[in-house]
Formats: sequence, C-alpha cells, structure tokens
Amino acid sequence: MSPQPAKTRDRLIASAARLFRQKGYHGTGLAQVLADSHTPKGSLYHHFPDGKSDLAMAAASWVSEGMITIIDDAFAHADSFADGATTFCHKLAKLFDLNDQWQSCPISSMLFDGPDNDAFRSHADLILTSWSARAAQHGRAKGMDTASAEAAAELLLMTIQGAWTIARARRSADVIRRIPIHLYG
Amino acid sequence: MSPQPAKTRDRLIASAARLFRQKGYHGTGLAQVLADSHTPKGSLYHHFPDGKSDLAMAAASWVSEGMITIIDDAFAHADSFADGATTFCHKLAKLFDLNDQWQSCPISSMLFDGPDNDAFRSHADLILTSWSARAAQHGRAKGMDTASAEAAAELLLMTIQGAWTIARARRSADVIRRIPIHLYG
DNA sequence: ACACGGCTAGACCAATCGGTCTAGTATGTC
DNA sequence: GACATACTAGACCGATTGGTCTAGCCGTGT
Repeated sequence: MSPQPAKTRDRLIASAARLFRQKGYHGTGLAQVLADSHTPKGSLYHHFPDGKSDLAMAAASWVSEGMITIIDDAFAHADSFADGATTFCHKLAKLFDLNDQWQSCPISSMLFDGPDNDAFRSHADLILTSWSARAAQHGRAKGMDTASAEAAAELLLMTIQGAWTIARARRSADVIRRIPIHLYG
Repeated sequence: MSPQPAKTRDRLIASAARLFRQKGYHGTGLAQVLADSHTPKGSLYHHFPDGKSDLAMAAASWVSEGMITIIDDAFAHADSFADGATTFCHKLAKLFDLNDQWQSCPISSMLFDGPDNDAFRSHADLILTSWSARAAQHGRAKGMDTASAEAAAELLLMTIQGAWTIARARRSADVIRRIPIHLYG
C-alpha cells in the first residue's frame, strides 16, 4: 500500500495497456513501454519477474476491471436490460471516439498476438467470460430468467466485440452506436 | 500464367496467410514464412518487392476471396436470408473446428497487429465491406429491400466477427453455431 | 551509525528482426 | 551458341528484440 512503489508498477501497466491496444503484443517493444512510462528496465523485471508476458497479463486484468466498471455504470440506472445495453454501447462508442489510441481491448491484442502460450488464451477466456457474466447478472437483476439473461449477454458481448473490430477498420464508432437498433430496435 | 513461377508466389501467400492467422503479423517472422514455404529470401523479394507488408496484403486479399466463395456457397441454395446466414455460420464453425490453425481472419490480424500504416487499415476496411456487401446482395436476391438487406448483413458480419474472437478464447466453435439462434431463432 | 531490503538504473548479451545485395540457375528467343 | 529475362539461393547487414546482471540509491529498523 505504500504509494511510491505502486506508482511505477501502475505506470508500467497503463503504458503497456495503451501500447498493446495500439500495436498489439508483438508489435510493441519493451523499449517503447519503458520509454513511455519513463521506467528503467530493472524496474520492469523487479515488478514483473516474467517480463513482457507477465506485464501483458497484468495490463489485461487492469483493463478488464475498467470494463466491468463501465458495464456496472451503464446498467446502474437502466429500466431494462435493453436500456442498459444501449447505454453500454453508447459509452463504448464515446470511448472509441475519445481517442484513436483506444484501438482494441488488450484482451483481443493478447489473443490474436500473444505467444502461443495457453495461459494467455485461458486468461483471455476468463476475462471475456467475466464480462458476459456481469452483463447477465444485470439482466437477471432487471427481471430476466437465467437462461434469457445469459443468452442476451452473450449476444450483446459478441456483437460489441465484432462491431469494435469493424469500427477500427472504418475509423468510425457509428457501427457501435447502431448495435442497439439492430438488437433491440 | 506460367505454372512454376506462380507456384512459389502461391506457396508464400498460403504460408503467410496461415502463419499470420496463427501468430499475427508482428508475431510471425519472415524466416518462419520462408521455412514453412520452402522458399529462399530472394524469391520473396522478387515476388513481393515491398517485403512483409506486401505479402500480408496479398495474403489478406487471397483469404478474402475464399471468404466470398464461402458466402456465395452458403446462400446459393438458401430459401431466405436467415437460412443462408445459418448455413454460413455452420460452414464457418466447421472451418474453425477443422484445424485450430485457422485462428483468425488475417484481416483482423492485420488490423490489430500490422504496422501503423494507413494502407493496412483501409485494405482491411475494403475487405470487410466487400463481405458485408456480398451478404447484403444475397439478401436483396432473397427479396429484401436494400436497407433491410444492408442492416441484416451488417449485423450478421459483426456478430460473426465477435463470435469468432470468443470462439478462439474458448477453443470452441459453439458460440458461432449459436449465432442463428440468437439472431433468427 | 550501520545494515538491510525494495527498488532504480542502465550496460550488456545472444538471438532475431526485416531488408539488401550479389551470384548463379533455368528458360525462352533469336 | 549467345543473350536476355525470370527466378532462385543464401550470405550478409545494421537495428532491434526480450532478457540478464551488477552497481548503487534510498528509506527504514535497530
């Protein structure tokens, strides 16, 4: 809980998350992360003994927590699942527009680009599942039965995942904003 | 049209497409592609003067043509758009199961992982759009009006794109097979 | 005052990266 | 046979990769 030691670690995670999103796992050199976070190499290997992969895992977890927060916020004041999902999509679209830097969830970056390592794949699975579970949980809270809530959450998540990819190609978040119309409109 | 010269080029494209799908653009070294296709470096730079990026573009276009064929096949004997889309999803799921090697469409690999180069992004855009347009075209052929066909195609494509990502994480194509149930079921 | 652990700092390493270049081979045309 | 073109073959290059290692700073406990 000491403030200083945590800072370097956090700086590394934030830089790594951003750069991995932009350029992917293999596309980002440690040198870039180090320069971006103003951190010497020794510190990296102190906080993340296993190096790059270790850092990527931590960055993914960190971003995942942020996503969970966004989900919770979106559904907090929603009247229905569709209502919350709509807000969620608009929040993500805004996030997309905010900075072109936020280019992909690092989960995808890791999946597509990480080492063959199975630990990466299962970590990504865990995170993706946790998002879906959280959305389903909000669905149940809005009165849906378990099966419908899980189905609705799965559909929502996969649609968003794909829309985000298309949005990157198009350089426009419109396709993300159109999701609620497609699904609930 | 001479048979031999084309072969080397095709071998390079096939190897590159497969490896980029597996490990991403930056995650794949030219040495790997060369070894996999049993081609010396000189040949690569003869057929693709701009090197790796040139090869990646060609590989993406090649896979895109294959995808167009799959779309056409799926809709060929379909009674309705939903019917064709269902077949399409099942074809893709089968493809996914067939070999774990087919891990992502290289379009995504390029997008997520390629150089910052805007040419890459717009090429990916072009390809993704061509898939959507082809699906929409089949929709109109089944009697849908232009707007509905385009909307249905967009929804289908983005859902598949996302489902594929989730399928990779899960190592299971079930989520792809479930798309028709979500969308038309 | 002193020692110790957490952390910073960066020199250094072998391996690999994408790319260039020259030499040589095969093929087709006069 | 001579010559040009198309292609193969791989040695070689500087730059960069992820990772290791030693030296030293700095705050804390005694």
